[in-house]
Amino acid sequence: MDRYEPQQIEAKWQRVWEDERAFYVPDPPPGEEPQNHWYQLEMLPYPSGTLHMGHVLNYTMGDVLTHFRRRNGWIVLRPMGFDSFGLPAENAAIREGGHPRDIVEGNIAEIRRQMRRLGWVIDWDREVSAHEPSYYRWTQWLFLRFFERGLAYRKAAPVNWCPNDQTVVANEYVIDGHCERCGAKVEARNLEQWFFKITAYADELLRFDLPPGGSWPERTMTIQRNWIGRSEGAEIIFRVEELDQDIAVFTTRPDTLFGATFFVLAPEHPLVEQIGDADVLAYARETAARRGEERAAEEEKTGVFTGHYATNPVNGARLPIWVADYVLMDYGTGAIMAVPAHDERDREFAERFDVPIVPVIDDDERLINSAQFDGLPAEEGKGAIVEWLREQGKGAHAVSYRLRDWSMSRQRYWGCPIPIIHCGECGLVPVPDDELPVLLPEVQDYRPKGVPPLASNEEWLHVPCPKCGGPATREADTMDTFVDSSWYFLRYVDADNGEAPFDRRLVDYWCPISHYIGGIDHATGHLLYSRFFVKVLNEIGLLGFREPFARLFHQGWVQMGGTKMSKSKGNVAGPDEMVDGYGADAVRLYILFMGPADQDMEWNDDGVEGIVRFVRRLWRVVLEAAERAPQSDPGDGALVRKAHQTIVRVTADIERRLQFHTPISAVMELVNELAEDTAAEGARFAAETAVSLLQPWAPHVTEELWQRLGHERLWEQSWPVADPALLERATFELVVQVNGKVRDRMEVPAGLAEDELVERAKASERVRAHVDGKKIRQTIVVPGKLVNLVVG
RNA sequence: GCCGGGGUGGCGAAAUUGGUCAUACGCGCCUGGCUUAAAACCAGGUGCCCCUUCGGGGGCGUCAGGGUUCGAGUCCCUGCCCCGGCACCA
Repeated sequence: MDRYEPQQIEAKWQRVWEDERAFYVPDPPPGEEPQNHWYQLEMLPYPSGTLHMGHVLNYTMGDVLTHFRRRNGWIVLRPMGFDSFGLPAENAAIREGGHPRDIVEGNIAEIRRQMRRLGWVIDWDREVSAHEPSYYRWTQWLFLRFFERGLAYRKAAPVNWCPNDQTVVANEYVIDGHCERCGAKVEARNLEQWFFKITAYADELLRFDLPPGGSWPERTMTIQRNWIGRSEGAEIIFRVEELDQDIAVFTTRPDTLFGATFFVLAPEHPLVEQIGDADVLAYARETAARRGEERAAEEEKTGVFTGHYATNPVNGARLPIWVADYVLMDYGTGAIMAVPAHDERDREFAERFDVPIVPVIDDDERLINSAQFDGLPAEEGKGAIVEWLREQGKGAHAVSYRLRDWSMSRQRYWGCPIPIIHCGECGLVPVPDDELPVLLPEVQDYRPKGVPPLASNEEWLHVPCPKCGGPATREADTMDTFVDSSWYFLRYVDADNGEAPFDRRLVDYWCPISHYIGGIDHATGHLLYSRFFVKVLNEIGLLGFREPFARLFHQGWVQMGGTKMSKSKGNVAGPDEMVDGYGADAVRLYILFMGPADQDMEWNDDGVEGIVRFVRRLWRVVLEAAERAPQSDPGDGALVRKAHQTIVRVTADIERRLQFHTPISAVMELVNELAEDTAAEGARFAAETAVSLLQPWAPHVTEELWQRLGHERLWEQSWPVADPALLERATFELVVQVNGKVRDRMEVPAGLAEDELVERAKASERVRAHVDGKKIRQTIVVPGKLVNLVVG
């Protein structure tokens, strides 16, 4: 018998699949659209390095599901691409020296090789990379559609500045006040930047109108909902008589309006400039500048009185106007009414600065000190006071969100150029569609300097205005790489289209994505941005759905030394040595066998020997059975029944429960049982079943064994189906309990009447030892399982 | 503080609607076989405690403490611990 030689077998079958183009998926011809299609996708890799075991987990899961679906009769699209623009790639290039394009393209070639070596099913005809002009041309084209609708706009606003990466960073990728990419502490800066108006979709993003059959982890929806942070309340107008001005505040507690005893402006509030004296202005400037700094939660609030007063619309009370650091300019209106009796922060401030505190809600949650509203339950009071304000023209019901618009321009080189021209006469002028793409210019020194590197290429920068022909300059910021990844899954469907980003018919056929796998770290970033994009593209008429991802699954982190593997942390284990040593099948099996796929795992290769042993045992036992067991009716012996049970377990675990490790255990059990006697009745059937069931996990060795069992093209065979008749047992093991404790077990025929079961139970000597001399108070019978005698 | 997810052998972990002495499968460990030897491979054993005439018998065990139930890893309550996310958002 041959030895198991994974390198040889794997190379052989990979060549066959490539030669046959076994996993390339044709698009449906117009008018003929089969129903059972499936779009399997995992988040695309950054080619800032090569693959590590985290990627191996992610893509192997997708691969198992792809094989499983295919063999269940589905047409499965499973493309791949590279998120090759942006900070990760550029920082890698700076680290390693060289041009980002060279680094990225070198890594892409290497990753493709790694992916082929692992035997993953990928339709390479649809590959896209964000940095290729054929792709980013359409990123720019889409940007212009957003711009036309006012959904991409420029404004000065407080933004997060990463001093290390020398660029603005989106809120979504500032973690604990630090840049998600490089870990540096971010600073607050007031800069003019490009934004996408994602806030216009806040309410819809809060709803998850998933396509039929869709499901998202509750956890992820909660994270997005918290991030969007919808608060319901009221906007209330306060009058500043001496300035003849109105200032609006947002509050979620209009019921406490009578308890407002002071009024606070954020340091950045425009009114501060008007009313502040020198001291106030100095305080405001200093505090605004300190914004980005990390502040301990227990740090004391600061503030300064402006000398002016605002009038409470509900009772005419004159409230001193303060400027304080605890009010944020970019939430609500940047001004608050302070109710120290019922707000912890206001109370802390009031106590520190000796401002009066007036309670307006009693222990019974009813309004007090609130004139005509006294006695109302607080909840009713909210509505009543808002209604009164509305009648007086002093306020209205309002909703506020924590979500901010998506800051998407970057002062960096390696990104998609923003197709806009700045003209002194005409303002912001879009580059005409037929002049796209605006190619990323070559620059001498692309490293970040705080000013956009693109601007250093003078020849590129200066262009005539497309509108008036006068002198103008190009926008020199580039796009956040998350713009690229907000629509890549649509481009896969129609990757070569030179006329449009994609064909609507094809996108509507394949999408929404049936099953998306990726890290939960993108819950408030990529996964939110992509939903926003799809909603906008739907409104433009480019596609016919409003949610991109039907089913979502998050794989756990593969960690090393307690932290997530990543190139920048240097704790990376790559698949290459493992594949060299054990073969791709063993690596695939091992990474999935390590534990539940949605749970974090600590990488170690201690247990890989066990998997290798298993694959070798499978090899030996199957070949033995192929030799010894006759090709005949498998019969209905124990081994055949075990095989049918295994079909049920593997199928249910992978299909319904998305468990990748327990099916491996199930097949191990079957192989162990087969190993006991490879000439037993049904041994050949058991061997074939084990090989067939394991194919999605270990496609090479199973294909080879399938061939040696005298068959062909396992990857195209339909998935095994269990015979219900062979799952039913003629007899079963009856468990007999006395007072809930198991006292005996006996093999009895299936289908006995309940009283017959009880009779047999009582006849047992071991049971009688615990029952005799006592009264049986109750008898519980679970048909097909057990009898429980309750004695007292 | 708020929200979410968890605590099962030495380790990774199983246990389809509460029902087969909980711990499948694998790792590790122990014993034996093969071998000059080692590795590899193969066979057997492996929760804790007590009793045993060596056939086996009994008790306790899923973070802790209560509860529901004939029966709880699974359901309910209280507490402890761990992991992740958010956090001056009015």
